[in-house]
Amino acid sequence: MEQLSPTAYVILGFVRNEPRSGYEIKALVDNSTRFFWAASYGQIYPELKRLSEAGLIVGSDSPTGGRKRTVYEITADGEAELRAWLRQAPETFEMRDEGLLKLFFADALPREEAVEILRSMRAKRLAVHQQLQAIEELKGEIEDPFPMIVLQGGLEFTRWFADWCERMEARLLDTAHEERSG
Amino acid sequence: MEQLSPTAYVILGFVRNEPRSGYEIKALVDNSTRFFWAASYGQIYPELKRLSEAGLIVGSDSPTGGRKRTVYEITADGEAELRAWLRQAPETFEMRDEGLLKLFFADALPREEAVEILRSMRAKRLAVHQQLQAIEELKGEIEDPFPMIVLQGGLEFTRWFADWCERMEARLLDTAHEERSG
DNA sequence: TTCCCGATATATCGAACCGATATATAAACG
DNA sequence: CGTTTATATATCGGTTCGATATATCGGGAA
Repeated sequence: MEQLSPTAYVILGFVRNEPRSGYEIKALVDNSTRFFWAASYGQIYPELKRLSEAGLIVGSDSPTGGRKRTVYEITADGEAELRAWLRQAPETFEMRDEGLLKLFFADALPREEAVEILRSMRAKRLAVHQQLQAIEELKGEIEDPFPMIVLQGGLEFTRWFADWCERMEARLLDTAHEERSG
Repeated sequence: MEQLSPTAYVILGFVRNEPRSGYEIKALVDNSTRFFWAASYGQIYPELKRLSEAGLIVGSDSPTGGRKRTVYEITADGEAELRAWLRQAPETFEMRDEGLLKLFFADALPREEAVEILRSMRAKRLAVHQQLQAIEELKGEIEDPFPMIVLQGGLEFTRWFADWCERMEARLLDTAHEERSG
């Protein structure tokens, strides 16, 4: 079997403990891994088919009323595949931050407007911080500690990033002041 | 005109001060914005054509010896477009971290192996930290302070992330120890 | 009780994007 | 002189994103 995409493992991970529909998986992703690994319907549904054909998950009909619904659960092969993946060193790390990109080219703006970029970035990071806090409060005591560790990492990261924006903002205002008075 | 992609603005930003070829732009990206905004040839060359057709940049032949070469520079319209973009609040922020994803599902592994994920992550962040340090040392005194601010942000981020991995590693080892002795 | 809205569920499509690769010529180097 | 490395442009398959289409269900308002 050609190797699976990381998104395939997201699915394997979420169907590991109880059967889930594609829709449920999407909702779970949006409430947890979205901040460091997103997935769209356009990935999830075809991936469910592929994993099913490969025998790593099995689907069963589980309609609600008259509406079709297929839930999937993991197989022994799927569990083995998931664990094998977890044991390999992580590869992909990507970031796309339009804010940093604008800051990079901010010399094209007058200083006062360049500072605005940092203010926007900071506001955005704080907003995400609050979203994560809201998620944190929802979760009670769970035996699996890892989702919470990752969530708290997200909280610390957004906090750090917001602080950095604040510090850089102050620094820019300082040098702008020096330039005017020097 | 339909709105441009952020990658289009990367190009506008890099041809702003002096004429650049597609190849040069790619090299510049790889040495600077790659960490928060990457771009491939498959984006750059078609984008150069589009921007040229839109009148935001102009190309001129600038062969080296017998080899064809087209360098592009920004037009007044292009400058205006770039500045207008810089004034809008940044939108895109994305992260894909396979390490965090594995950590999220690490409950499927025995604790000692889960710790390995954090060790890999930390090693990777430190390696990137060193890459950024190497870039930092290359740059002398330049009048435009923004690329250096962003670079130092990258240094601080990789440092923070590596430290976080180290702390979480210690925490996991602690609780694993407690479980064994409790 | 009927109607509408939001949630559930699945599927698809275009655009963007990545990474690899093909094809040249130029310069560098032993 | 031949080989490698850098410059330069172009393309192609596969992945992913975001938006949207379709349809049914449940709940609340008129």
